[in-house]
Amino acid sequence: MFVQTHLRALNSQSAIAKSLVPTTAIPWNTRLRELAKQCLFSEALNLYRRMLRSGQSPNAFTFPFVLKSCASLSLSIAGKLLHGHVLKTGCEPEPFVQTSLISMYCRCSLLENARKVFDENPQSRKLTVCYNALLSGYTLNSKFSDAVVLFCRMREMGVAVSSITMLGLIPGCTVPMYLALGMCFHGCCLKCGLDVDFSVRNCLLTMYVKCGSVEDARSLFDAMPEKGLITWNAMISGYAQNGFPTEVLDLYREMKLIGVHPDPVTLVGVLSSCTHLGAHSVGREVERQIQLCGFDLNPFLKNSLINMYARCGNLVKAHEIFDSMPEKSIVSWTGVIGGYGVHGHGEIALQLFEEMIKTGIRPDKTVFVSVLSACSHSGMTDKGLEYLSAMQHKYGLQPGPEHYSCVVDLLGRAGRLKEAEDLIRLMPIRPDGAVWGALLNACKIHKNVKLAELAFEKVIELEPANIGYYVLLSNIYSDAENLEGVLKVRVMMRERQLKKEPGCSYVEFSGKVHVFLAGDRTHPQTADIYGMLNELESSVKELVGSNGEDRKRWKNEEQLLGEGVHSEKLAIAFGLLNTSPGTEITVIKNLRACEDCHLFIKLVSGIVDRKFVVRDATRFHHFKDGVCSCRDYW
DNA sequence: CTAGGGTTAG
Repeated sequence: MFVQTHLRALNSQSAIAKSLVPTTAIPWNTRLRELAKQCLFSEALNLYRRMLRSGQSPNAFTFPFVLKSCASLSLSIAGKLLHGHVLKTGCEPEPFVQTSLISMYCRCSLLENARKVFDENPQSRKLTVCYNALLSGYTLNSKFSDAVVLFCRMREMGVAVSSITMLGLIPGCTVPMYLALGMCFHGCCLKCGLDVDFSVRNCLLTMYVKCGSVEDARSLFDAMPEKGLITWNAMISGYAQNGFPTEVLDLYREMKLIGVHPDPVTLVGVLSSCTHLGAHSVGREVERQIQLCGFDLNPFLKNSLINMYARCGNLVKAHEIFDSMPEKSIVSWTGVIGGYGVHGHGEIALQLFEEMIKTGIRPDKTVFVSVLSACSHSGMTDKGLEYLSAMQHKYGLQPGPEHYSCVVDLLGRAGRLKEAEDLIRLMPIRPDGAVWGALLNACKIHKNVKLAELAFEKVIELEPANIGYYVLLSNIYSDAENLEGVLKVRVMMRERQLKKEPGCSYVEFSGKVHVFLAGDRTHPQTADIYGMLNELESSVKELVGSNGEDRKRWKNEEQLLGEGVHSEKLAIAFGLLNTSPGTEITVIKNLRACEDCHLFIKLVSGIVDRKFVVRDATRFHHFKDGVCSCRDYW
C-alpha cells in the first residue's frame, strides 16, 4: 500500500519534462532538508511529489534528501525511479548525489546497483566519501570481507581515509572472530590520528564490548578524557550485555553523580541489570526516573520494565504495564509469558501465549523458550512436549539447544529420565552443555548416580571450566553416600584449578542490599540473626519429627554446619528480624538454593506469618504457610 | 558517507 502510493507519486515523470518552468528549487530543497533531518521521510517524499507536480525541476541539492528518505524507508523501487530522475537532470557526477545513490542502494540491499554507480563514475573512485558510502554499505549488509577488500584498495589508490571510513568499517568487527582485525583498525586509527574523533572512539568501544572484551573496552573508556552520553551508554549496555549487572549499576550511579543525564538507551541497560539482579528497589527508582524524564511511552523501556517487574516478582505491575501498551511486540508478550512461567503460573503463561497467537503475532524461538520453561516450572510435562512439536510442525521453527535443554529439564524433573536421555540422543543438532547439564540436574533430583556419571562426562567435555557441574556431581555422590566419588570430584577440581565460587544470598532492605556469605559473622546484627536461627531450628526440628516425609529429607544438622550456616538461612533470619508480620521477604542466591535450606524455609514459613520468595540461579521458590509453589522441585 | 538500545533456558 505504502510503497504503491510512493510509486504512483514518483511515476508522474511528466513533471521532469515540465522542468523548463523557470522557478527556483531553493525553498523546496530547504524544506526537504528540514524534513529529512527530522526523520519525517514519507513527508519528504510527498513534498518531492508536490515539487514535481508544480513543475519545479529537482537539482543536485534536491536528490540527497529524497534519496535518503527512500533509503530510510527501504523503498527500493522508488529509489530506482529516483535514480532515473537523477540521470535525466544530469547531476549524477555531483559527489553529494553519488554518495546518496550508493547509500540508497546499500540500504535497500541492492549492493550490485551500488557498486555499479561507484564503478561507472571514474571520479568517484578518487573520493573518500564514495568509498565511505560503499564501505559502510558492505558492512551493513554483512559483506564484511568486501568492505575490507575495498578498504585495502582505497589505501592502495592513496585515497584519504577519514573517521567516517573507520565508522563504516569497525562495526564489521563485532564478533570475536574478527577482533584481531578490529584491533588492527584500532592501530590504524591511532596511526592516522583518527582516534581523537569522538565517534571513532565510541565505535571502537562498542567493538570491544560486542566481542566480549569488556576489560579492553573499560580501559578505552577510562582513557577517554571527556565522555559523551553515547560513551556512557556504550559502556553501560556493554556491561549489561556481557553479564556484569553490578558494574552497570555502579557506572550508572557514577554517571548521574557527574551530572550526565541518562536517556532511554541508558535506562534500558540499567533496567536489564536490575532484572538480572532482582534489584527491585533500584528498578522502581528507574521507573520514577522514566516518568520524570517523560520517557513513559518508549516501547523499549516498557518492555524492560515488564521484564524487571516480572522477574522481581511483581506480576501485577508487569501485567499493568503490558496492558498499557497500545502496540505489544513479541518482546512484550515474551516478557509477561516468562514472568508468569517463572513464578509457577504455567497455565496463565500458556493462556497468554494462545492469546498472542490470536492477535496474529508469529511466535519466535525466544518466546518458545519462555513457554517451554513455563511448562517445566509448573510440571506440565506433556503440554511442554506438545509445544515442542507444535513449534516445529505448526510454526516451522527449528528448536535450538536452548529449547532442548528446557525439554530435557521438563522430562527430567518429571522423573522421565530415560525419555530425556533418548531425546538428547535423537535431537538433530549437537547438544550443548546446558542440555547435558539439565539431565545432570535431573539425576540429582531423582538420585540416579549412573546416568549422572554419563551426563557429567558429556557436559564436562563441552564446558570443562563450569564449576557448577562439578559441585552438582559431588552432591549426587554425597547423597548416595559415595565418599569415593566425592573425593574423585574434589581431586578433579583441584587438578583443573577450579575453585568453588562462594555461595551468597542477599536481601534488599530499606534501600540497601544486605549480603550474606555462608557462616557470615560480619553483619552488624550477627548476634540477633544467630539467636533467631537457633530458635527457628528447634521449632523446625519438632515439626520434622511429626512429619514422616520431611523426616526422610531432613539431614544431619552437623553435616550442614561443616561449611558454616548457609547464606540463605542467614538472609531469612535477617528478614524476619527486620520486618513485621504479613510482609514478603525476597532472598536472592547467586548459586542454586540448597535442598536442606529449602525444606527449612518451607517449614519456617508455616510457623511465622511471612511470605518468602527465594530466587536462585535457576528458579523462584515462593513459600507461604508451610508450602512451596514449586511442585516439581526436590 | 557517520558512534549507543529490548526477551529466553540451565
